[in-house]
Amino acid sequence: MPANNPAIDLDQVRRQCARCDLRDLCLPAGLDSADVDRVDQMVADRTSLASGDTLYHAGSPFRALYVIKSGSLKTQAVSEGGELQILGFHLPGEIMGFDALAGERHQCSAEALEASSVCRLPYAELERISASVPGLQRQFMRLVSREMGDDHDHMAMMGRNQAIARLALFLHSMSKRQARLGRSADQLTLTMSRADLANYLGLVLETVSRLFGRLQDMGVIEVRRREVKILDRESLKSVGEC
Amino acid sequence: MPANNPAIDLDQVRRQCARCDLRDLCLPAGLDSADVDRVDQMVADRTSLASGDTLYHAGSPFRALYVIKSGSLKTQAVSEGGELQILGFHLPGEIMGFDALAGERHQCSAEALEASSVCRLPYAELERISASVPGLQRQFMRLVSREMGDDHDHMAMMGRNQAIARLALFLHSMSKRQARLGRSADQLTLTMSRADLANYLGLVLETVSRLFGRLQDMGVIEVRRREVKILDRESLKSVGEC
DNA sequence: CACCCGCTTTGACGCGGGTCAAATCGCGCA
DNA sequence: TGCGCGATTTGACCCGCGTCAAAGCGGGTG
Repeated sequence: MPANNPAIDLDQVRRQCARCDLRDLCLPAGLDSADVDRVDQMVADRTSLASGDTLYHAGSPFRALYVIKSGSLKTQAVSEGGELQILGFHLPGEIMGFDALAGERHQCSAEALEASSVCRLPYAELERISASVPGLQRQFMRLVSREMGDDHDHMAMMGRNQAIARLALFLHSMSKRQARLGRSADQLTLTMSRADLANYLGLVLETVSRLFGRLQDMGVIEVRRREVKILDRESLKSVGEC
Repeated sequence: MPANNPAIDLDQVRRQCARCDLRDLCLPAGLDSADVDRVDQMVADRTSLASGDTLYHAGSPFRALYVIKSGSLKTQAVSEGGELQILGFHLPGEIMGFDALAGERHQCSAEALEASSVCRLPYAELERISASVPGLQRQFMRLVSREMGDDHDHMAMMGRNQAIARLALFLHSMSKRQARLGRSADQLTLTMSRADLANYLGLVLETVSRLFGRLQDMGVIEVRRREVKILDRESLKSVGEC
């Protein structure tokens, strides 16, 4: 174990990409080691957030994108009528803040659902470097495109009018995203409250709670508070199909 | 009026950006005239689509993005269970095909709702040119970010559980998008069927039909088939707030 | 250990919107 | 002009989910 030298620790913090577990999912994916170093130098800092901390607020000026290193966050927007809508739940390796690009200001707020850490990417730097590192440009686009794909999944889920189908689709999708991170696909730990989940699904929290119970009675899942075990993936998929 | 010379016509087709009505909304926005010419040369072709024609299919390999020049299109995806979900309706100046970037293949299909034309942008060219034209890169990001913002609006709408609020929000949003194009904000010509609209809103077509009637009875709009006139914007907004 | 408070579950009830059915409209085509 | 068929409207019925209310549960704090 190295001596507890702050200077060395700081240096480690600034050379993490090459050793980060997420390097194959994150911006450095597919880059050679020299380019990974350039990305590493671009990362302004790696911030820790406590549960409930806000990464950025809707309306605040846009300066940087963020890649989630650990933990999970939710994004939410307030409509003109004052209604809150949760837009998404975000896991490690995902990029956040992109919707702010069109208008110079963040369009939604991002809040940590648990202790989390993110890598901050000042956008001016990202633009500059990606002009000279073609692979970075491409990987960046991939991440953004994946965000868009996740949004489309969300819409498809909201389009199902059977409430239980929405919950099943949500669980299935979370399971896939967990697996993408190399975690167990069958044992989920939900980090959002029932109220958050209900809002995300376009339901009320009582309905979500009842549906968890019903899926459990059907033998499809096992629920204990925020721990969910998927017992029968095939049934889960078929419930998702209405 | 010039002689009907095909060679000159073809040349005009290839130098359209500078004279296009949409140049301030589209990729050339903010570029100087030399850079606009480079964008112009990048446009592979400008394709005409008849109503019902498909621009690209889900699953087909991704090669190009498209900017809508005139008309309107819908994008739709088929979920694992075979359920169709309409993801969006797209108007001139909007960019399409972006969600394909993550996986090399289109994730959804795009179909013309009326006679339409699009500018095809081979992605390889776009990548190459945007590395040397910083303003293009920035404007491209803006367009993509705007698409994402539209998706978020869609989700917020689907989250409202009152059906009439969804329809009101949809009409309001279409009105704003029409206005962005310099068209009348109060006189909408919907190009999608009631079935498409219902699917998009997460409702059934009978409900949509009834709600049009109800908004008309309330004096908020005037409907005649696909022609909608907004009579009372304030009421429309308040209905959208549930 | 006991209290408190937020989160979650469970129950009862009513209505909004889905489902099924049929009529009407209106455009395209002969 | 008349026919045919898809698109849209309208009606009747009823079930799923939202609403209101109250009880459990569990974790944090003094």
